[in-house]
This record gives sequence, C-alpha cells and structure tokens, in this order.
Amino acid sequence: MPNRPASMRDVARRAQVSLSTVSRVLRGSAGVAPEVRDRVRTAADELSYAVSRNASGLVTGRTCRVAVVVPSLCPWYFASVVSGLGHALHEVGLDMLVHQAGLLEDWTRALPLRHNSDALVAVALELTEEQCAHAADMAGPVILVGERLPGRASVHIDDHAGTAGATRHLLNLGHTRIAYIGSQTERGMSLSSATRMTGYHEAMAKAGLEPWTVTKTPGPEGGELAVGELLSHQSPPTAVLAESDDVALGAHRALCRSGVPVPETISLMGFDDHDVSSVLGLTTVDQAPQTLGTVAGHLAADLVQGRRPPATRVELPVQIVPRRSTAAPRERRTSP
Amino acid sequence: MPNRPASMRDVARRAQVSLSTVSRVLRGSAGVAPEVRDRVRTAADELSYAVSRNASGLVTGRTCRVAVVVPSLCPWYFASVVSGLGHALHEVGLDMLVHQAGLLEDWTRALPLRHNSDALVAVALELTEEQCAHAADMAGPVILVGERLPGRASVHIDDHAGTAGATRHLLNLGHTRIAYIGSQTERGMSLSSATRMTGYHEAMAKAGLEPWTVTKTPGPEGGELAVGELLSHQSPPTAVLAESDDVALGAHRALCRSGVPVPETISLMGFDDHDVSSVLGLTTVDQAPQTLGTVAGHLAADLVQGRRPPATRVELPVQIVPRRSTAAPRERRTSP
DNA sequence: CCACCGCGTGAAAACGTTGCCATGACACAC
DNA sequence: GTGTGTCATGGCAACGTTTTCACGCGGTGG
Repeated sequence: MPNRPASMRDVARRAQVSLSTVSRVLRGSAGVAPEVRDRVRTAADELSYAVSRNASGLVTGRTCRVAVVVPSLCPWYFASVVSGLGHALHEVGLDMLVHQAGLLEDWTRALPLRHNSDALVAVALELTEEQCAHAADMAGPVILVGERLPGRASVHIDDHAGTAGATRHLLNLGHTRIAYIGSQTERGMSLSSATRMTGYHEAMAKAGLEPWTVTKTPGPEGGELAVGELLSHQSPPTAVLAESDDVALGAHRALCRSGVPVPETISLMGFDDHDVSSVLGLTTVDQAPQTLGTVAGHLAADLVQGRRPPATRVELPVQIVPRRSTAAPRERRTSP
Repeated sequence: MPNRPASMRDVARRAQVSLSTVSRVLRGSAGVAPEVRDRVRTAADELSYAVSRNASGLVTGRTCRVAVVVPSLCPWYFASVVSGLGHALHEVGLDMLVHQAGLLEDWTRALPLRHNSDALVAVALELTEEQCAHAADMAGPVILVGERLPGRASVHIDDHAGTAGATRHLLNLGHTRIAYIGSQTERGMSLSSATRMTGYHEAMAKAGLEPWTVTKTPGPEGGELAVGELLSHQSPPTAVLAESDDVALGAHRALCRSGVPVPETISLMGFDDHDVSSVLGLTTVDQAPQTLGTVAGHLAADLVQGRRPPATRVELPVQIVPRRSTAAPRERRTSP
C-alpha cells in the first residue's frame, strides 16, 4: 500500500518556508536567498518529491504533455518516429502520451485530448482539414509527421526527391525499362504516395523515357500482385522501383518464386530502409524516421512553449542506400 | 490561437443545471433524471467537451495514466509490447505515458513519476529490488514485463520451456551435437538469459547429451563471434540454438560468410520470432510480445482500479515456429 | 397529521499547485 | 529622519474537477 505521496506543503514544512517559496525554488524562478534555496532543495530531495504536473497544469493551463497519435506502434517505421519524438520531448521536459489510432474511425472525437495535452503530433495519419481543425481545437497545436496539409505544421521527407533520386540511380546503372509500383487504398492515394509517384514520373520524363506504373494495394501483397502483372508483359522491365520497402518485399518474394534472379534479370529498389531491407540486401531510400520524430519533437516543444519555431514546415532530405538488389541491366553487361 | 477549451461550468450553464449534476452525468453515476441526463449529454457534445483528467485526478488522486518505461521503442520486440499495452490500456480508458529509459542510469529518480501516473510498467528492465521499491513509492504498483522479481507483479514468457522445447525440436530432428549461444553484458547475465540457458541444459541432460554453450556479448556481433569459435572446433556442432533471433542473425551472417550451408551442414535456431526471422526463414520460438503487453495492460488496469487481479504473476506459453533453417543432420540423411 | 424515507438536485469544501499582491526588512539619497 | 526603491518572503485566490452534505419534494406507514 503506497502511502500518499508528499505534497509541496510537506516540503514547505520540512524546509520551514512557505508554499510560495517552495514553488519558486522548484520552478527555478529568481529572488530566493541561496541559503533558503538549498534548504528547500534538500528537503524536496529527502522526501523524493516531484511536483504534480496535474496540479500545476491546472493553474498554468499547460499540461507538459504532448499527445502522439499513430496508426500502430508495431511497424518499424512508426516505432522509430515515436522513439525520436520521445527523446526530443524528454529533453525539454515534456511527457509523451501515445495513442494508437488503429481501428478508431474518428479518433479526433474519441480520444480524451482536450485539457490533457499541450500539442498533438499526428504520425502518418491522413487527416482532412476538418479533422485537423477539430483536433487543434481539442488539443492545441497540431503537427503532422509524414503527411502535410496546407497551413498546418508538418515534418516530412522529400518524397519527390527520394523517388526521383532512386529513379536516377537506376537510370545511371543503364536501365531504361523501369517500372514503378505504387499503392492505393479504397479511400484513394495518400499524398505521400502521390508525391513519390510524381518524383518517378519527372525523373523518367527528364530522361526522355516512358513511365510505367502499376498501382495495387499497399503492403507486400500489392508488390506480389504488381510483379505478377509486370512479368506477364511481353518485354518485362529490367528494373522495378517500389513505393515502399513493404511493397518491395512482396515484389522480392514474387520474383524469387518466379525464378527471376535479382539483380541479374531485374533490379529491385524500395523506399524506407526498413529493418529487413539490410538483411535482404535491398537497395532503398533511407528516410531516417527517427530524425523525423526528433525534428517533430523540437517543433512541438517550440509551439508548446510559445516560441516561434524556425520553420513550421520541415522537409528532410533522403539518401539512397545502395545494396545488392540493384545492378546494371544484363543487356548492357552482355553487350561488348 | 485556440480559444480556451470549454469547462464543466460551460456545460452546466448550457444545460441549465449545476456543476454537480454535470459531473454525475459524465461520470455515469446514478441518480439523475433521464431527461436531465440527456440535456447534459447533448450540451457536452455540442461543446465537444471532455473532462480534464488533470482536474479530476487532482481530487480523486487517480490520474488515469499509466507510465511505461522501456529501454527504447525502436527494436521490434519493445514496440510490440508497448503496442499491446497501449491497446489494453486504451480499452479500459487509461492513457499511456511512454518513457524511454535508454541512457538514463537511474530513471527511477529522473522521471517525473510521482503524482503523474497510477502505475508503472517496466518493460525488459533489469531492476534491483531497491529500484523497484523506489519506483513503487513514486508511481504506485509496478509491473515487470519480460523480467521478474520476487514479490513483484510480472508478466513474462516461459523462457525455460522455450529453449527446452527448441532443444527438443533439434533433438527430434536427430541432432546430437547441439551448441547454445548465450549472451552476457559486463553487468552479468539477465535473468531471462540465464533461464533460457537452463532450459537448454535440462533438455540436453534429459537426452543424456553433453551441453555445449558459448557466451558472448548480446546482439548479432555476439552471434558472429560465437560461430567463429564453434567452427574452429575439430568437430563442430550440427545444430546451433541461439538465445535470441538477434544473436541468431549474427550467427547466420557468419555461417553464410564461412560458406557453411544452413540447414544442410548446420541447423540454426533463434528465439523471439523477430521480424526478419520470417524473411530469413529462421526457425525460432514465438513469444508473442504483443500478447505480453496486452496481459500486462490488463494487469495494470486491475491494479489501478483496485480490483484483485486473477494472478499477479503471469507466465505465458511460447511456441516453436519451424522454418527453413532447421533440418535433420546430414550424417543421418546420408547414412542408409 | 406527522415522522420518515428516497430521490433529484444544488452548494461548498476539498485536491496541489501557481501567480499576484502585500508585507517587512534593509539600503540609499535627500 | 523621512521618503523611495529593492529584495526576500508569505498570504491568498484562482484553476476544473469530485465528493460530501444539505435541501426540497412527493409518497408511505404509523
């Protein structure tokens, strides 16, 4: 049975000062005699006292808490973002409340956000402006990670540059028949997906080549289906760029099953630098999700503490990670 | 600029009742006329009002929040546990505060736990009883996940049965020279590691075989080193059981590099059912980390709400996941 | 007809902080 | 010696809830 935790009053009694003084000392505000300051500090220490953010939040109106909403914590990508966020928030003394939106169709209503957090970080959630406004109304500043919405603070990677760079990587290797596997749910294509696709389109256009895109469902299944379609073509591509590593994983499985050697016959490239990509030797685009989280955390801290952040919309660069799954096309190799 | 959120007083005004009545309605306590109840409900809805857990916690002494401390969110295993926890807690209306202990040498002191959460779930943290007691003093009931401590609530898998079963799996395939790769940091061996090792030892003893263990550092590096040592032996093992998939991953790499075919020459088995294991075709032991989290969440909910949980110490079963990396030893196959 | 009870409701006192204002001590310039 | 200013400190009213108690109202049993 844990006896009730010490309150500020207890500290005050022990240090022989008033509540106000204890508050001042613990909040670090000036105007306290050094001798008294020390006395209070040791008293608080001896009682292993910590201020109740509950109570202090009540009067200051700030909860020192940031709510993070994420579809799920399981996938590697989300976990990394949240991890980065957690570290960044911890640094500035903010606690992190994690909610998994998962199945909730309308978490902006369902979650106990109001009064309970100073800001909201939405990770990889495709919000309408209306939902976003409602959430902002409930939870203060909203920061989008991995997505964006006009007028809202956001942190995301340069999807366009990512696929454009990836396409160039394949072009530089000598490929000309480069297919792209995109994805789409029944609710349409996410902004991120769409942007990635245009990056590919532009790079192909610049090279004077015909784009070749296949759009399936997200996840490995989509990749498998797409490869089925691509291989049935009379002259299949020599390189495939998948929208994500997840999709690429499916594509890889399908290629293996069909006995198509990677990269000998077909080069395969993903996007994300998923955990398994390094094991598989998949060439991919690193989007440093943890950095994404860290940056979002700093941004949240600025907004919460009323500072004007350096930028309310951050676009982070990406980096190609070359591995075994891409190589020059066979035609070129075999020609003298 | 988000205008100040509605308070209970606003709802009361709009519904033409007193604060007390609004509180009663929103808390679902009986003794309110149905007509009034509805009026309050719609008023609250129209203002999209949510109770401030801050304020209510102040008076009830309960924060409706559970703190989760985890070494890091990045590794797949931790993310899964926390994900399960999050879902279970959400179900019963508890919010989840996530802290990454990471580098903090003494988070029981550093974290703002006191007054700020109703319970503490420590995931995969090797705590001394003293630390645990201090944490309990700060944050209420403590629940250990993946570790255990006499007298403390805990949820963990049956490590012993896991490695014992894994060893039997290899024995059943016909192996007799089965090596075990354990791990240990400079601070000693974790309870979980130790238990896994004894599982192996017992299964070998029961089969009348000599155990053969190698202990290195945790992580893939340890696996690589261990394989180096095992292969240098004049008659290397025909099967290797690694303490974790992480270690097995390193072992796999080292075996591939040395040109030893898996499972033809050496069968390899891990423990955890890590993400990459399915990709690699690694036979392993599934420990359903998400279930671990879910169970811990329910346990936490029970403790927080003062109910006596069915059991304060839960040991979950594990399951062998057979994949490509284990097969009968070659000797047996080649012998007529 | 009165005492009593149950029911629906409101008033008011907590809960543990913070911020503002008041107080007293002391130093300094006049 | 009086006025003015600064500094360290204490007192007190919030903040938004829950909870206890009290109130008024009909109905029921004696």
